[in-house]
Amino acid sequence: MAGRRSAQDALTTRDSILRTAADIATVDGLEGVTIGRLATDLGMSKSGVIGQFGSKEELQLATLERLLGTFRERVWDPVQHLEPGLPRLLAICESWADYEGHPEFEGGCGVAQVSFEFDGRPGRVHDALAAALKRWRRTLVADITTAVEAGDLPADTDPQQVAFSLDALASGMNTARLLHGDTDSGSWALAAMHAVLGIDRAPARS
Amino acid sequence: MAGRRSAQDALTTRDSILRTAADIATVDGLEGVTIGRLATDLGMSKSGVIGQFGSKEELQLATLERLLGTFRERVWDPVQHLEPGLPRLLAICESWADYEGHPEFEGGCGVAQVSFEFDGRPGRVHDALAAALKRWRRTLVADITTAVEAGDLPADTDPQQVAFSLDALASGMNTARLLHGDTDSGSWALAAMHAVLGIDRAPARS
DNA sequence: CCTACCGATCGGTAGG
DNA sequence: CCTACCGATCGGTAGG
Repeated sequence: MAGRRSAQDALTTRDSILRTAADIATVDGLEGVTIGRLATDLGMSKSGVIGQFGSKEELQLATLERLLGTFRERVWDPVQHLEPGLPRLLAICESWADYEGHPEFEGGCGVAQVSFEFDGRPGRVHDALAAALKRWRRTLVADITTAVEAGDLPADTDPQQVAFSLDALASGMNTARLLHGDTDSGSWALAAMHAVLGIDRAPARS
Repeated sequence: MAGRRSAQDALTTRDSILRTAADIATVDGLEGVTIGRLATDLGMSKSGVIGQFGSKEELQLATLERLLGTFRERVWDPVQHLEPGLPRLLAICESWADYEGHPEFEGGCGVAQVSFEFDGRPGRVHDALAAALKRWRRTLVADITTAVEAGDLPADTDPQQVAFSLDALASGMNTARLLHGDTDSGSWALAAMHAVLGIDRAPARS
């Protein structure tokens, strides 16, 4: 059983490492993902863990990719096919709020977690994160702009300002849930998103 | 010069340690505040650093108190005397946005940073943080409720929802500035705060 | 507040 | 992917 494994096995190993790493990162951050801890949790040797990636930084980058992939699967993929503009934008808000409210990982959305961890640090993790978030913001700005042009949002809407606000409100759900125990943060964030979009609240269902 | 110092000197030393610790924490988090790093930065011995606090956890708690104190000085103290309700609430939004836009520390607001770092972890730092943020949220909810009762905010306002939203928008400025290079995040956040309060935007000054 | 030290853990390598 | 290591750093203590 010992010794080198096939490329297929290596892929499975890599995947299980990254799944564990992602889980750890959402609670303790990407710096909390230590090689020794992964080895212990997975019943592997340290060299077996790091050998898959080469260095801690590569491991962090791969873990970040994993977190970004999960975000995309849960928030973007389900609504991507919808009509650009307000329809898709509203669907994004819903899937986003739903994701943060029912997170895949223990510590919530890893992207929000890592954003705060690496926003002020130099290095490749920071750069990869910034690039991914810039792409996401461009996506938001595009749909907001389309919605304004279609007359579905107020003409004086500032797309950058709205995109920033949606992002901030989504990120805040993490902390609200874990620090205040707020179970309603999903609907709170969604309501606030509608407010910054300049859309009337849905009628009360009581 | 060597040997024990007076109680006064010890206070000065403690203060300089905490100032450096607070600066580090806003960039690298409270876990990045290591005893060895503080000793090097301050030209002290490790035992000289930790001797002031007893343990890393006490050092983290003291650093958190420092960050909370700065937040209070910059956001709450300048507006505390104002009339409770909408007047003070709007002033809070402005000092809050101004603080996050012109932060005292390199990495921005330490409270937001530590919130994300410790929201999912157990321990005394988490508990102290949660207690302080709950107090802050109660302050916000009180002024929101007063404003609603005075008829200055819509009658169907949900104070908890609005308090959550203000918090999220303020926290988001950190990441926007450091990750996207947004220099307008202060005015963006303020505009979004007004939106979630259900207040019309100020007329454009162009 | 210093020197000198402790065991534990960090990221990482050699060699198989 | 393992064993066996490496130097560096971690939090912390003894003793002055």
